[in-house]
Amino acid sequence: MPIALPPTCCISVNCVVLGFDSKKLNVLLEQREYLIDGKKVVDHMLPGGLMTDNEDLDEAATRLLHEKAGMRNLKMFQFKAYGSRSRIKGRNDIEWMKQQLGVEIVNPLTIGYASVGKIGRKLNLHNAPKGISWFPVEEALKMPLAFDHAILIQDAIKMLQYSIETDPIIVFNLMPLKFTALQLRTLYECIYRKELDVRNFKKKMKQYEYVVPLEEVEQGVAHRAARYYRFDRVKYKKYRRGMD
Amino acid sequence: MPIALPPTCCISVNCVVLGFDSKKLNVLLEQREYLIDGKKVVDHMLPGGLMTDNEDLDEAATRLLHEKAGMRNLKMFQFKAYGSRSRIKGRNDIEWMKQQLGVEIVNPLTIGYASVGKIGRKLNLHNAPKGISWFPVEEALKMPLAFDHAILIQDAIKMLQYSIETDPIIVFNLMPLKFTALQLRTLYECIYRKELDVRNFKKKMKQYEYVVPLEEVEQGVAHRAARYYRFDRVKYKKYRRGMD
DNA sequence: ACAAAAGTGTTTGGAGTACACCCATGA
DNA sequence: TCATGGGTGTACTCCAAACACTTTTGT
Repeated sequence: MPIALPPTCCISVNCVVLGFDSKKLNVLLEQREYLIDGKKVVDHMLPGGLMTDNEDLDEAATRLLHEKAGMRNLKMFQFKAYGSRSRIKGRNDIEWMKQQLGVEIVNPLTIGYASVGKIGRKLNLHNAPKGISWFPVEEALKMPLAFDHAILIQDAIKMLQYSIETDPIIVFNLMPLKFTALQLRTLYECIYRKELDVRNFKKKMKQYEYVVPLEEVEQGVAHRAARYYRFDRVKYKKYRRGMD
Repeated sequence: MPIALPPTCCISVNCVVLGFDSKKLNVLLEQREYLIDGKKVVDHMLPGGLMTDNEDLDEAATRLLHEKAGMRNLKMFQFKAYGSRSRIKGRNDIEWMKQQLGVEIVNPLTIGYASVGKIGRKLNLHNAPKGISWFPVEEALKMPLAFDHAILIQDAIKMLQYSIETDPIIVFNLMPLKFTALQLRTLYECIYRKELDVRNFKKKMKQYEYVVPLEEVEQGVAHRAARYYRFDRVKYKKYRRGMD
């Protein structure tokens, strides 16, 4: 009988969960606490953990997101593998690994997974363990993060930009059921990190028949009320089929 | 002292080496031999192997390409991680793993790396072990390949298409020092897997100042001689800087 | 009245695409 | 003389980008 190799236990998965709150893009971070020379240090990391044996990569991502952030039923997609020793940024990461995992991992291989959604129903912190919270992406990138997690966040956003171009279904999940043109434009501005022209954006919206205008308008705003829109999944599918 | 985790020994790396021979795109495959019920079976796989402990992912890819195909100094880029149990395609893969590696790997995680170049100086089989050879991509995809290697090949080509759009430097490496418009067009047709209009392609070439026409023309061809062109790396860098 | 955001069209330039004929060369 | 590939220009369409004023509503 062949001898089984050690399990795939030194592969980790990290999740970049991007949540939109109708104003800006946020990323989910977990607080990390450890001791350096007896002094408590606190910083942040992406939720994630080690893969177990006999587990698909995709399954591991789903499981870890549930364990670490209390979230279920989120579609995640893999965007990149990271496997350079230079991922370890100084003593902080080394000490944390020793204290948290009880091990020294020489070469920390991680697979980056991303998920995006609107903060609210599915994407909330109700079941999240202590220490998990949202941070605006801009802020998060300036904070001291574990390992190369800042790079993971940037890569995940790049991937998001790319996948929106090939299939904008993702924005469905980032918008509430009804939304204004401003909200939708704000989302695109967050994702592309640049301002978009109001009129050109509206023109674009009109082209897409699956973005349907409603009669309903905003209530109680201190300016002219904006029209609401909704996504029509049936029309979207028809539209997509028409592309082949 | 913390206990070291088992080494990262169940992670494999597979290399999709794409070589252009001025006519078509080829992929490097390794012959795989094993026994099924005492009968010898031969099929093909992408060169690759297991990562060792204390090794960067990128290093592993470079090392494996050297060990398995005798090639050095090739730039490789990672394109995707594959980690589903369904990668294993029936008994063939299971038997091969047992006989070749002496182990049963429950969940074969592999990281796909790609490299592209022109077949010739750097990219040749002079130092390649027996069983390594080039196959036209079209043929390779129809052959029985190990695991999900056909998918890896397709993904690598997709990645190639994408990276050429963002940075066409790759085509520099696929062309000889001097080349005709036909050769360059043929390359693009291979990569995009469709025919391109001659005149429109020429028009495009003229736009790119870093593709410089030479006075020299082909010799001894049975038709009007084609002009040669070359890539100018300095102009290319200038051109790229102008894009920001 | 004023502050704040909504709503609305036109123009321009560049890029992609489709398309057909004559030219030079060696066999 | 013929077969082979080289070389060349125009017209149309589509898309992206730039750009300014009037309307509605609550305070």
